Amino acid sequence: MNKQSYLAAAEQHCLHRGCKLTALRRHILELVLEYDGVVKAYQVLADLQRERGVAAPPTVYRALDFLVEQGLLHKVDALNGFVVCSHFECNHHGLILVCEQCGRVEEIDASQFLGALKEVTEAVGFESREQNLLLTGLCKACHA
Amino acid sequence: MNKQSYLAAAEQHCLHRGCKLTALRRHILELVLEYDGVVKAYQVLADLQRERGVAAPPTVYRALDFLVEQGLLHKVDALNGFVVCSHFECNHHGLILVCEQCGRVEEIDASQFLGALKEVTEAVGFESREQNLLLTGLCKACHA
DNA sequence: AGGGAAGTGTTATATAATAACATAATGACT
DNA sequence: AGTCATTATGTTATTATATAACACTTCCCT
Repeated sequence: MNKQSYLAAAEQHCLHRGCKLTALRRHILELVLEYDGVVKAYQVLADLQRERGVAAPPTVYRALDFLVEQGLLHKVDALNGFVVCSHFECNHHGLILVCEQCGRVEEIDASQFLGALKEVTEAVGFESREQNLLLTGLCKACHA
Repeated sequence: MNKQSYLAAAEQHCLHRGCKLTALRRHILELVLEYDGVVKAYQVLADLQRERGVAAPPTVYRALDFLVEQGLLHKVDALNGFVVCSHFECNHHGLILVCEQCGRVEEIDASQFLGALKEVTEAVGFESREQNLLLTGLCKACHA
């Protein structure tokens, strides 16, 4: 999926969810898309400043938070960063793989093992709501 | 396991691994043990300052990092905090459950589903090294 | 005792995130 | 079109989190 169709799909996705991908939000999503893997909020902020002159942290954080809320981005807490979600359509439950060497980020669908996970958590009476699953290691290219 | 025997075991654990649980590190571990769930570095710092007069962030962070490295604590990135690992002996692979309501943290052994997880990651050629698995939701008591 | 390694102290600063309030744009309704 | 509530954005300041860099000490080995 190229960037233009991704953005169009993202826009539709927001509409379906009853909110809007405004110009600013779209712009910030585009800035994130420029990167391959994880992006930091302040990188995006710097990019935005380069393009618009001024911009303050809340501008960026608000947009990023919105995009996360809509499932268009994932927050990668372990790295204080954000990454594009490539399959926001499906009610995805992703597992994020971060390569320590090249920094690349891969998001894989984890539905296979989420069943097993649910069993384990339910066994202790825990009702899961949000997930934050991340692995670091070496990607295919880097450990080959 | 009470605190005294935990500390003794922790000390042994470090020795076996060829390093030392110094007075400072032990002290900071004790401070973390005072809390039920997740503790922030600056909380520990404040506690330390209350007891010793002065203390600076690096003092705390270095000790916390050491304790994480030895497996005595886990870093909970999603909350910028640290939590005691209750089973540092076994080569544990934990899954951390954080209750949104009461703030309690539970660490469960996830070896059951790590097999499934390994299958999934290996399928894409990723060689995992470190894990960062966290779920938020409601604990048994809070959703009952 | 000498000397390297590990640990700790100290100061300053970098990085990440949010609070609080002001202003502007949007859209629903009359 | 006009008014009004809602949502979005701008702006300033501050809080929270974490690390760099260098000095000093302690420990242990020979």
